[in-house]
Amino acid sequence: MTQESVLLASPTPPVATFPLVEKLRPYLALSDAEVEFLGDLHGPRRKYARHREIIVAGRRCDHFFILCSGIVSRYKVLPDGKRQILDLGLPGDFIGYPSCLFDVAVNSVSSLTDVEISAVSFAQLFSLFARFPRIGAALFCASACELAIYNEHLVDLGRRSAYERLAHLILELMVRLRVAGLAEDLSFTLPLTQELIADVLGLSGPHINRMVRCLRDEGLATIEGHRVVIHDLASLSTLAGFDEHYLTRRPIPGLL
Amino acid sequence: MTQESVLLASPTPPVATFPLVEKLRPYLALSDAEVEFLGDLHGPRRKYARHREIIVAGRRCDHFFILCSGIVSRYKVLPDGKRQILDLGLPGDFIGYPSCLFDVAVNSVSSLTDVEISAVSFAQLFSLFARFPRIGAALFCASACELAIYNEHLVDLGRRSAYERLAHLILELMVRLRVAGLAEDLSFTLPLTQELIADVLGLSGPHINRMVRCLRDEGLATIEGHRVVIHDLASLSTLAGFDEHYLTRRPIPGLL
DNA sequence: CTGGCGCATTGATGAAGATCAATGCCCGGT
DNA sequence: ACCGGGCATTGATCTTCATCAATGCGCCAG
Repeated sequence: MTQESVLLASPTPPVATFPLVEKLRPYLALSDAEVEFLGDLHGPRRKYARHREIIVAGRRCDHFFILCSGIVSRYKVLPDGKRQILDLGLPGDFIGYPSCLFDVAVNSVSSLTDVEISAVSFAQLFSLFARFPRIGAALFCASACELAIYNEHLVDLGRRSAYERLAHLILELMVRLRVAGLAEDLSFTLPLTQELIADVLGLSGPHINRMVRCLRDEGLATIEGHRVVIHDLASLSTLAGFDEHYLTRRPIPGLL
Repeated sequence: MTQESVLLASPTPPVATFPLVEKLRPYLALSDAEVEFLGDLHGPRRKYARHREIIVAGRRCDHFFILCSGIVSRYKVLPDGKRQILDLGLPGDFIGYPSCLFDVAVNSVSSLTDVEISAVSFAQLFSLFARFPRIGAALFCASACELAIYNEHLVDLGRRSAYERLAHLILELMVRLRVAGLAEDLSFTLPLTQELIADVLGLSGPHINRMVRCLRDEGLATIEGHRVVIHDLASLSTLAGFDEHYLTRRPIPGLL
């Protein structure tokens, strides 16, 4: 393949530069052509400093983006100013999905850290389904995973106590950050203030503070500054009712 | 096409019998071949009476299903018995998504009414992406819509009061049932007890009862038995902060 | 060195909603 | 007509968490 030799000839960027490749790999064995295509899909990169609005709910969003580095939050703000964070986006996650498929963005996205994102044009995105159907199928699976995460968040907000919610959040982020290569074994950096954690969990800032203290007093975990350390994984998991299986991707049968 | 003539020769079932066709139509103009394929996709139908478990969280789920008629609830039950309903499935919606893509179902699904579902084998589902890439793209968009609905549910549970939640639920269901042809202008049948509404909204049964009374006293809407009637759409929408645009599908650019 | 700002921390109070328990109603079965 | 079960309804009490307000700490900019 001539293309392949070109890739080999040029100073190949580290794989982690195309996090979407890593994201889809668990679903199917990617051919060289597919890997190359996914690399090309990562269009020109834009950088945003932390705390910038990347997508604004209610405004047109005509691009689909891939988050290449950094962390973002997807959220909605109600007329009375209350905010609900829906999810955190990690490298490899999509930005502008689902918003770009509506007339107008259905939620907002902001950078929590400095971030790099790659734009994907609609033309590229939809040509993908015709040219690389296996990748199309993998995207379908990837959005299924996203759905599973949202499901769990609904259980958090609807039926878990504040204490359980916090424990669950810590564990979910531990696993997801680990997959993204952003967490050590039992600790990670979480670019959220207590106020923002409250907005993830549907609670108030001061109450988060009390729950954080409680976790520390019980010896389960500590959150100091933006550093989270898990001290007693087993107890924390029991408390949260955490079962990480909703976060584990598996190969698509018949697509290897 | 021989297939087409066969279809024409046999007593063609009414279009509504293949609700997936109707579900995807807003996204793209379907060719005859695509419509035919989608019809074939609806495999053998199974019927379930009301209040049957169709998928059980934690058990293997090796099929993807299309809900042809009736209404189902997707939910999770916590170890302590608390239940959170994640969403209601209406005709045309998927069942077993995302569960069938994991080792083991990530949530349960039960019938709320008598239902009919069509099984889709993995082979069919994934061959779809290669054979009908436009349909693959449409599925991708359909799951985006699902995601948008879940987003709104998260806002409900996280940041809206009980009263607002109930109002929002009524309005969302009104729009979605209308799309499915299951609602009149300002009223519909809702196969949920107050207890189940509570499980949708993350509240307790008795509290739902109070909120229902409140809606009636304020002249906004009544829920009697399984009949919901909206009396003051404008006030109800204002109260709920309802903006139906997250429920409206639009054609995929470049896929017509 | 020194404000000042953002954030964590803490306490006091209040409101929203859970829980528990009782009662009543409707409807289907016998 | 008579039960019985499921559900709606209601009230009393209690918990959880929000809200409000104050204080403190650490860090960055001048």
